[in-house]
Amino acid sequence: MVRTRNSSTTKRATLADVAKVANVSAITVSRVINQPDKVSSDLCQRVQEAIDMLGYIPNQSASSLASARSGVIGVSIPSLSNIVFNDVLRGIYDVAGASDYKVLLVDTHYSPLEEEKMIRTLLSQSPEAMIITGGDQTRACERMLAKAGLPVVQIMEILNQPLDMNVGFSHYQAGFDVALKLLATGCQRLGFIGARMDARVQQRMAGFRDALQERGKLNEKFLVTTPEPSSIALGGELFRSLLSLSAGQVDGIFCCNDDLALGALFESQRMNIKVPTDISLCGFNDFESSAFVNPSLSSVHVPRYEMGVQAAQMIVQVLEGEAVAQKQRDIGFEVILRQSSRPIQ
Amino acid sequence: MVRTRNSSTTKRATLADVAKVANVSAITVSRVINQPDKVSSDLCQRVQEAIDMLGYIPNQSASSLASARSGVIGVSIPSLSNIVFNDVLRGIYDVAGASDYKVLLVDTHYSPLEEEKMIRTLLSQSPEAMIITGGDQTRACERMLAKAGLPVVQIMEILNQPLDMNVGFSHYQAGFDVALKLLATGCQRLGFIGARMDARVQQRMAGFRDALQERGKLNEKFLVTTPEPSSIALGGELFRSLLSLSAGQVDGIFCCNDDLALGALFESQRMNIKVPTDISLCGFNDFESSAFVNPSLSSVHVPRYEMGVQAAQMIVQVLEGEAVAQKQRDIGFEVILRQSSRPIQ
DNA sequence: ACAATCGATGTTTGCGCTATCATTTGACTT
DNA sequence: AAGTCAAATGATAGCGCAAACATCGATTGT
Repeated sequence: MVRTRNSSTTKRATLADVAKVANVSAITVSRVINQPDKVSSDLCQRVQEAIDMLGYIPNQSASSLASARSGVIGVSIPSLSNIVFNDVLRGIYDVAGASDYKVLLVDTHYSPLEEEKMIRTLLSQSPEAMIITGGDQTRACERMLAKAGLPVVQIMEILNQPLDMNVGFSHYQAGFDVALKLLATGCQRLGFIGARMDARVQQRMAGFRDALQERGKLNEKFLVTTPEPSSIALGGELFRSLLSLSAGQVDGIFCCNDDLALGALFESQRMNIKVPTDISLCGFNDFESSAFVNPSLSSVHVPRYEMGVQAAQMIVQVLEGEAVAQKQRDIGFEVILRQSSRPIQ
Repeated sequence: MVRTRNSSTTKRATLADVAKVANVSAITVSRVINQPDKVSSDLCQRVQEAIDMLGYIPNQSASSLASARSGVIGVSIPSLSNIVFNDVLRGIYDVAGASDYKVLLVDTHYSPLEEEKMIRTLLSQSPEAMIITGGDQTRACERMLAKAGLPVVQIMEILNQPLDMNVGFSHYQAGFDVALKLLATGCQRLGFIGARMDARVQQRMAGFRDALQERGKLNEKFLVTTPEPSSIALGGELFRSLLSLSAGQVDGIFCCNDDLALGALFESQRMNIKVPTDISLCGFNDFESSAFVNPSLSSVHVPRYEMGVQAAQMIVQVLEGEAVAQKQRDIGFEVILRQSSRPIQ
């Protein structure tokens, strides 16, 4: 049997192999790959041919070890199923990819303890920077990050004491504003349904609650929450719960996200409850479908993609040694009233 | 100023540092981390204390280099925005995480050339296995993968000539079955709207088309496609296009995914077209919302999470040296008829 | 014409870890 | 009691690469 070139049993080619074939030193091959302008064009070409011939692929572990640069940005999000993070990730990947950084992504399942474990894993990969979600890290986790001494961006919410950099918006203010808007449309008995109840959802609820209290419209019974993860199905259930708990008195509901809101809307249709005539609905996150359902769903729009982009840009800037304009950025939100709530009077 | 412990300027602790503190050799520390049962319990404890005291985090690059094991599984998907991949990823992450593998995820933007570049990047991280989407790799990409000689699972579709392992289902058969089912509900003039038109969407269309042709019900004018990415908005547009191109004759539409189908449904509501009385609709992917919209949307259910789980399990099995039962697995699909199509007569 | 300078290339070394092969100790066999 | 073996620990070397420094020839300035 003829020995075929580079079968899978052959060991992966190294810099030295390429160097031998091109008849140059290993460091020259390294330069061709990393700083081609430092090598004369004919040598560059000869080396490139050798690389192609051998199918050489650099060993990033060796490179990281020798240069103390991994080209990795660690990213930690609480959930892969929550599509809210898709847009953020897309922004991060777009910017990171354009600057040749790799992204190592972990999922913490909304648990600070798991987050601590995951961030330890990330740190063992020697990332050059980290993007993490929110501010609920454990003390140990904060210590690890501080000790690692790398740029960190906390995203999704504006924090009082960010570890380093921060891009997000005020969930409290968003909840507050929704309450005011719904009141302005004439709602008198507002309710809230919330699921998962992570820190950000709690802040939305707190803002909503405080606004109602300020206006003397707060009824604690109208706040229905569950630790279960959000889903459309759950939205329908919570909608029914709230209706029965309030004895059908509620005339407007702030749903902690659009999953719940869509579930509530679909359930209202099944129950023959008129939205917004009988009950107004407002969601949060402004999914694409929210603008298209009938009646279209009022929601809070958040520039998620932009948030990912900015977080990654801040990272890249710091890593390239540039100055970062603001270490904390509020990217804002917008309450969008559509057909599921009445017009402001 | 008092010198505080471990400021960010301090270098990261190494095995040797821990060894010195614990008064053992470096290799013992390594063993405590990687094979604790090979070390006596008192030493184990002493070393663990030193690790905690120094906040030692292993350098994975050095470990990979020395052991030729990275613990990384490379995953390549065509799009981060398409939420179809969320469920698959969740399955992969769940299984990989449980076996202490890290996932390195790249996005190819549906481009084989970008895929080639991304897979080169992945390979440079010395992954122990790869999970990639579909079978549209470039020749160069196939060569790289073959040369790397690692376990590869191609997911999302059943391939005629998989590179190695394969988990998916037949998109052709799914399209074919949808056509038969819609015909069985009494539709006479079936149309198709498709976006992005990647390999899998094309297969769905081909199956749909062939089924219609077999039954003598094919009208090429009723197949409307665009290379643009799918969205609910685009679904509405394509719905209108198809209606006008068919002069309103179409009485049933297979939409290449649920985004388009929801867009079509919402648009039909706005146009006062009755679904399913005037037109039947069937989507693909069976999003959660599809079961909840009114009328609920017929769709093709695919066990995506399960697909991710199986792909990762196959990988883990191979890496642990176990035998893999079947290298190719058809996980099937299910056409679910709901209110957006009439009952089968 | 000769030193000074610069660009192009090479040599050496070590990054932090683990594979491999000792070495030591003590328990157990015959 | 000598030999055998296994468990626990250590010493050494090398994984593949790039930083740091060294070398060499060519170009420049005066």
